[in-house]
Amino acid sequence: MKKNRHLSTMGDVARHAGVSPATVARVLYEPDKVGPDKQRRVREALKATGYRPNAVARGLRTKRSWTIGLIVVDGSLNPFFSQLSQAIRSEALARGYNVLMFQHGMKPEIEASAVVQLLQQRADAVIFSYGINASGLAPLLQAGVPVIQIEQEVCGGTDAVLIDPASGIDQAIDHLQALGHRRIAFIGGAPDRYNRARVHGTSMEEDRLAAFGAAIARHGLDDDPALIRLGLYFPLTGDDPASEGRKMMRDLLGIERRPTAVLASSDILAAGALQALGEAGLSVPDDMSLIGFDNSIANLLTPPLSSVGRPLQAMGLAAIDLVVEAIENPDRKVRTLVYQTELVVRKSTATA
Amino acid sequence: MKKNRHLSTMGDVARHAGVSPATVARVLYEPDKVGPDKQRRVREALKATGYRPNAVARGLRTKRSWTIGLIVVDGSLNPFFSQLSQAIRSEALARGYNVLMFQHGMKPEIEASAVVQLLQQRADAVIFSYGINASGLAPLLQAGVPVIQIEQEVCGGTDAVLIDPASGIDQAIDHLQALGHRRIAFIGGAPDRYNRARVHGTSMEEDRLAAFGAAIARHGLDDDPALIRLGLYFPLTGDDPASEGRKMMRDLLGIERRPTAVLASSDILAAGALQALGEAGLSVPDDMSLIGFDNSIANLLTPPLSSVGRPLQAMGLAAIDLVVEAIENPDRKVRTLVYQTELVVRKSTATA
DNA sequence: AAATCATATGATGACGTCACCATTTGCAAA
DNA sequence: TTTGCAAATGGTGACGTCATCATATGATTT
Repeated sequence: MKKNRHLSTMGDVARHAGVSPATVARVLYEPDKVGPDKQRRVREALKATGYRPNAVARGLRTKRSWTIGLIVVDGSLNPFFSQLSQAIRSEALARGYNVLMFQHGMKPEIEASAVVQLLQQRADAVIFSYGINASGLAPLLQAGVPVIQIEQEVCGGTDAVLIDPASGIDQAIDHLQALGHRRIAFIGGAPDRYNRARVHGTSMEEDRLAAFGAAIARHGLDDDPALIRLGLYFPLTGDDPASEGRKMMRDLLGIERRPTAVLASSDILAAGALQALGEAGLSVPDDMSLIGFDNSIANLLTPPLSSVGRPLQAMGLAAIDLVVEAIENPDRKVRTLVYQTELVVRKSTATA
Repeated sequence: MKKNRHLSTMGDVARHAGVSPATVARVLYEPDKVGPDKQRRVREALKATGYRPNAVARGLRTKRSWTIGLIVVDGSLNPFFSQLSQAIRSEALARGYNVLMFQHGMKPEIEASAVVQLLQQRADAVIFSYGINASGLAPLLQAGVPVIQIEQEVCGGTDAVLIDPASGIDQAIDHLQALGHRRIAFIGGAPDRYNRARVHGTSMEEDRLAAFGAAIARHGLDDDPALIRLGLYFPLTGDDPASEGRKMMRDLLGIERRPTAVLASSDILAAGALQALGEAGLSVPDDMSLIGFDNSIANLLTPPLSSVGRPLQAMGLAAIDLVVEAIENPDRKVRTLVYQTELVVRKSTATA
């Protein structure tokens, strides 16, 4: 049996219905402009031939590919990105857009090739999450492709959906302070390992650390440099955040005046910290309180981890809103939206 | 400043270089057929105009979209899918293909719309992972689009990259038996909640349970129905696998003759089980040995979990190999590849 | 009956690329 | 010199769709 390698075209449908291709197009897009019997005949022909509009030809003619690019660091290992991309994909789909996703793993050449690829595919817009530097985006901006930065602002002049880590971190420190903790440690990633080339704003890790410092100062809690540990890690680059977290926690257990609580800048880091505590025979939350960030795998750990969450669904929706705005009205002013973070309390914190 | 909304075309390049568009195309695709000075002039023009081939027009002309569809259940919450999709995406990119990813969350209507979308986009091939039933694939097969099923075989007649859970589960039971365990429990998902409509083969959960049963029988270990617990859950459908796992473990702790070891059919389930054990004041591995499946978040748990892993990278690569084969040689015979699973031993098992 | 007009439908061409065919040029072979 | 042939380049049209313009039809108006 030979395969039927042919998807019918408008012409096929038109022939089948005994009308012109133009009439078929009208039935699909301006049905009130077609008389009732041709209408019926065309609809029958559409069914009979199993017609599916050729999005490629349509894209050529209309100069709209109905494709959105999504460039992230790491779409798989980091739950944050995979949940965000999931939100973006489903929102995009709901509005008729397809999503082409790329992950660059902090390698500039891969980032650049993703941009080229999206340019060639004539993507209608690009959502850019946590990129390396501003110059990577230049070809898109130059070609007039709307860019929406999400989570982190690498360069100015584009739409952006940003996160304010401070709100959730404030809540976390408030919470710990209310439980009587005075020595609170912070474990996070190094601020500038991948951000030396950045030209705008501050990095994600810098923001979190700054928010932590501010909250500590505000409550007059112990402000001891020994309580701040920054590891070098990034997913997809061969680093292993969990073992970094474990190491940093081990270090903290060794210092002179131990902290009674720890804030981690990601859930994965916190998972490593939990392992170190377990190995040391310490119990969470009885011997040490622990709060994560991301609310990604927090509820899978033992004990279920209190964690600072980000409204990923809302951010995905907002990003697609901006995408649609920017496509439909290219000359509008760009917008920046800021979303707040929020502490989700579970079972990893107790009185000091 | 007005935006430059124009990406140059071959015509632009040709005009700039003072040659015909055909010559530009030759410089790009058959450089040896062009004389040296035109060659040079065209290359200069390519740079000067920042030419990027229009993939849309090219797709129309050549009937190759260089796009592969990827349909999965859940691209975000389930680490298995997100890691697999990551492997597929990077392999595809390396061969010049883009990947359009869809997640249907076990909802047939979303699955169907993904298929329609891919048909319209004229995807060159579709990789289908863990689908609902065979009929969803029919439109693709009918249109002659190569389909590669991955992980689970929903229907026959297509290429497939499958998994043999038995090899890893055998190793897991061997391992536990060697440690002196005789009462080993199994916690997993219900075999047929979403698989009633399946027409071919057996479900993922069925396979794992069967492999467990066979291994138990082979070693003559306790074959007690009370040791087998099947919960109803599936990601993205509102179910929460972790709390199912916790519940099943709690049940197991309550039965007359407790098991000394538990095999979970996923790491997430195992994470829930760990929580139940923690709440009961029991230690892993001292009071109970635990082995997961997927090797996804196993190394993030406390203690790091022994888990049966699947070669996701290899599977992704194999899937893309089959895709390319099928596209380049449409009339070839379909192939089925089977990959083995393997136990990764960490710290969650000890002598009974 | 002629003029006007709205409605319904058909015809045409362009989007950008690339496969194919046509033409030109230069040079070697007869 | 003529013929033949390869190399280099240009011209043309089709992929499928859709915007635009052109035409036909019939109804309404004067």
